[in-house]
Amino acid sequence: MDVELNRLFEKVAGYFTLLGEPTRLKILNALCEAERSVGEIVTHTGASQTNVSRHLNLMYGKGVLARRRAGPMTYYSIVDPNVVALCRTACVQVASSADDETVNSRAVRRFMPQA
Amino acid sequence: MDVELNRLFEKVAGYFTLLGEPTRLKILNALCEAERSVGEIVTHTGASQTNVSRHLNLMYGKGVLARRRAGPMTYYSIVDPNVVALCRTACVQVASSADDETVNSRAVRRFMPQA
DNA sequence: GGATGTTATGCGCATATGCGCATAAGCTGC
DNA sequence: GCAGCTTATGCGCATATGCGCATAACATCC
Repeated sequence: MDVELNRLFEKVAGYFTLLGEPTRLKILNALCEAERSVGEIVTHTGASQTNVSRHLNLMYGKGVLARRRAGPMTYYSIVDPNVVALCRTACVQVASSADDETVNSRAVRRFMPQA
Repeated sequence: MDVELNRLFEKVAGYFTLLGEPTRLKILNALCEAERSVGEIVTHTGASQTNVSRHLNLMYGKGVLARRRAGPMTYYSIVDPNVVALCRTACVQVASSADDETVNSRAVRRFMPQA
């Protein structure tokens, strides 16, 4: 197996792993409409401040999010809209592969709606 | 936060988690062209027989792969081609976001090529 | 400088997960 | 049935990771 190809597999896997976390998806969901502060994201997602801050930092480090400081608060926003598009695609695939009624169609519409 | 939406986040995250593993991507890469036996996949990926078998079983359980027994060997194949399409999309995004030359363009072409 | 509000982080814990070793399970031909 | 091939699995290990608690770091206003 090609070494370069192996590196690519690692990178793509890392990319998917980043998105393979409910809390991070919730955060992206909160950010897909607008830039938001940590506190706003905490309120919007229902996750703890510690946890949100850590996930934000992680995604920022991976280049998925941008960060802007304004006074005491930090505003985060999505750098690449393609990330959201990928999530929507995956959402549709999951919803379609769920033959039983485990996935609510109304929930699909609320999943990372257009900005 | 809506309960149904939460369930959807969990499901999508699980879907991404499934793809967030280099070995599993290698397996999908081996299967994106044709149905293959476990032994063929082992050779193709370079992973151990135990590990390959486990990952195959996992993806089969998640509905990503189909399984067919022919004599002593088991042939696996990809059920939903959309999975491969999603991997390709992610690959392109990763390659484009890699500003430095960490991703080889030749490797991108070898990444889950058309059947 | 002290109080307050906002965000980041050190620490520990519980769990999940990928992996290998050995072996079992299943099929086939003699 | 036995030998040989192919695949699946029980067991244990090492590591990764998500989380909470407490607290630090930083900014702002008095």
